[in-house]
Amino acid sequence: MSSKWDNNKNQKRTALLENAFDLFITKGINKTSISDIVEKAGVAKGTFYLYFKDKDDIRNRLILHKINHIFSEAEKALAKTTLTDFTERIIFITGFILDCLQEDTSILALTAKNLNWGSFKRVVKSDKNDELNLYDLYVSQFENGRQKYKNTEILVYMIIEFITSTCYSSILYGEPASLTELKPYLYDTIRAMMKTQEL
Amino acid sequence: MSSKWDNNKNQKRTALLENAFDLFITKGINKTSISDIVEKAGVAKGTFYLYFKDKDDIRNRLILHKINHIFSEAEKALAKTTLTDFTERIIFITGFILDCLQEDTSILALTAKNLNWGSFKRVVKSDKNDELNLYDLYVSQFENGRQKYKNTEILVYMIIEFITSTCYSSILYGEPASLTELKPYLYDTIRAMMKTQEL
Amino acid sequence: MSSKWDNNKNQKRTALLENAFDLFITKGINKTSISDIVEKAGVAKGTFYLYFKDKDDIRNRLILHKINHIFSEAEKALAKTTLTDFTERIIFITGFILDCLQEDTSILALTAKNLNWGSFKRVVKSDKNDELNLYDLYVSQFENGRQKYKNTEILVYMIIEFITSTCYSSILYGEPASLTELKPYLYDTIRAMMKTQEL
Amino acid sequence: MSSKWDNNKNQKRTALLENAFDLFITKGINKTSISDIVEKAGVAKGTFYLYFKDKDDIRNRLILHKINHIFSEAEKALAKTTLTDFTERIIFITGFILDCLQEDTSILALTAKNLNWGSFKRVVKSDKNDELNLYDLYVSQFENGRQKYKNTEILVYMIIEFITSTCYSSILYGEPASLTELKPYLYDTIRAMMKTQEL
DNA sequence: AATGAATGAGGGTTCATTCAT
DNA sequence: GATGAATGAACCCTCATTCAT
Repeated sequence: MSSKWDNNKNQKRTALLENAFDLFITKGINKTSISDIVEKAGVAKGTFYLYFKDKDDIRNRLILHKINHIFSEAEKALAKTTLTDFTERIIFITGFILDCLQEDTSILALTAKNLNWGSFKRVVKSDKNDELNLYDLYVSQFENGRQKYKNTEILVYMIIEFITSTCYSSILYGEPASLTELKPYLYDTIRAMMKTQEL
Repeated sequence: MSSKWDNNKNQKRTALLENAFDLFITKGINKTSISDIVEKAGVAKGTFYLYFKDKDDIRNRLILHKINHIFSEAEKALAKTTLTDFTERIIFITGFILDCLQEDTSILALTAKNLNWGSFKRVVKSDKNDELNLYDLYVSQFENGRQKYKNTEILVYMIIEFITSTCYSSILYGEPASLTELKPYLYDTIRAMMKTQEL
Repeated sequence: MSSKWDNNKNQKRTALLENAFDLFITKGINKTSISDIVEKAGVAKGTFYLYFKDKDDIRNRLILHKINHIFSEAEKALAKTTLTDFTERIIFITGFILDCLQEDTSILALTAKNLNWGSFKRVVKSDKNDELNLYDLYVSQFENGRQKYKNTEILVYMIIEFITSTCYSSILYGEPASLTELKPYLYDTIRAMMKTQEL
Repeated sequence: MSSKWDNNKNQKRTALLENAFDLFITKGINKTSISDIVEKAGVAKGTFYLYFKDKDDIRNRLILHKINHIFSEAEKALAKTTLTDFTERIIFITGFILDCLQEDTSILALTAKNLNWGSFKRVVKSDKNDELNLYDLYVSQFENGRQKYKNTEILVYMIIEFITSTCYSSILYGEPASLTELKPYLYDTIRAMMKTQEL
């Protein structure tokens, strides 16, 4: 799945991560036991504890990994466009992420409502920097743009929280509307948010 | 916290609800066992099952109760104002709710990220109409206003999700800013959202 | 169902017995709780203990009642025949009982393997003679016949055990043969048993 | 009680089996809890579930083991005799088994009334072939004899049911007669059964 | 006689964690 | 590093029984 995961030295770790992911999204996190994970991964019980502290630990690693993956893909996709208007670049990223989540809802199910500010701040902190902090890249990109805003961090925060919290119920349950129906409203709101905060 | 709960007939039920609430916000829901609850409430284990089906059941009753309480208080407070502009009435309700949550953060801790669309829809449905469905009142109020909007349900949905998700981290962790700092941005965003959807 | 059961004074007792019976044969004895019984019977929990000591008590009453009922019916049927040969009278009773069990397998399910010597001796002893001891009638009839046998009690014992134990699996599971297939063998065996013990 | 059980690899399993057996015949199966078993066996509760699915599982293993043991011993003893008459060989086996049960009544108490057709069929089937299916040997021996019978399976079935059901009350309670008194009658009946079915 | 809320010991079962190999 | 048998505390839940009304 990525550089650090699948090298030969960490076959067991990778097996544990991948099978834990499958089980988490299939049975739910609470119903998945460490026994389940090691059995599916084909390793011994004790081996789990060589790589992870406990179930929360492996869960956090998975969430972080998935989030970073999506952001990374979003950036790559953005680079291939010719968009110059900053607001439209943000809209593009938003749309890209929404489509990712729509396509692979397992990520939403895993992160529940945690695909938000808390995830970035807390997970990133606890990590031993074996993963890039793409969120910082995102913020910095924001600040590098020509247009300046009253408070960049709060603006980014509000956009992320707004998008992730509204898309959760829409994608998973189609409530109160499908993502397709919802999107125009989301984009309009983001534009309005940014416009309001322009300096 | 009062009328419905503490009549004499339901002393045990009340004791269970109150002590479950304390434990949920102190230790977290997952870490709280039914044994913990009955011990703290000073009743026998079997008694729990006379009043609640399982832990989820008591949790849902608590969340519902808290949500309805806040909405109810917000309406009462609104009635005492002289606000006529519809947007400002919504802002008032929002502010009132935010202040409630700020004052009693236990509610946020209890509902975690569940104080949102799903809660209203699901919790309200599962209840035996012993509580008013205040959410419907809220929507209907919206629709009774003079100003019309493109899609009222989506607008309400976006506002609620936006407010509850942004205030969570702010109130509980002061991240990325305190509620006081954040409020003006939130209000501006709500005004912009509503303006954008005016017909 | 019978004289002592359904008089007005014992409505509750009757309700408990009948509903316990239904539950025992539906869910099995072990899986039936006293709560189940009182709920189905529409009486309060404490009422159960006014009439029965515990679950074993009500179970024994039921078995006794059912056994006596069958024997009683068998005797009545025999009286209507013109059979004079003693062995054939015994065969007739046997056949009648087998047909009863075949028709209402619930009795077999209730008594499990207990429809045998043990039932008669033990249940009868514990009972407060509110039921006729039809088994004694059966033995006495045997002894009143013209033909004498080496040891009447042992002969009756062997016949009863033989019949009840062989029919159990046959009727309930059709193993190793259906009752229809099995009957001729059973009758031949009974005749042989009796012949062997003639004085 | 030996070969298969007590090798070093299965010390815990053996301890569980032996102590479960003791408790089953002392307190009865229903009154014996898994807690009782593990406590007496001196192992942790979870260990039980490493070796057995539940209480029924360990019970079935015990019954199977005991039944096979007795049949196996009976065959060995028969091989040492010079009996050639087939009926007398069957009588010998019967007598041997009765003496075993008389000597070790615990087996009867354990199997209750289940030492019968159902046991053979069901227990044997559920087992992972780590035990010989001695019942089949018994039937085949029957069929390999020179004398032919109308229906071998029914004949074997009737003999087994007859013997096990009659000896139960006799051995455990001496009712209606001691085994010594009863035996001649049983043997006569078996001889009569077989004679009746000869072709 | 009848009730049913309350009890609390005890049931079966799970599972994170350890540690000798 | 890797194992997996063993642990035992903790879990949820049941239910026979009591007793104040």
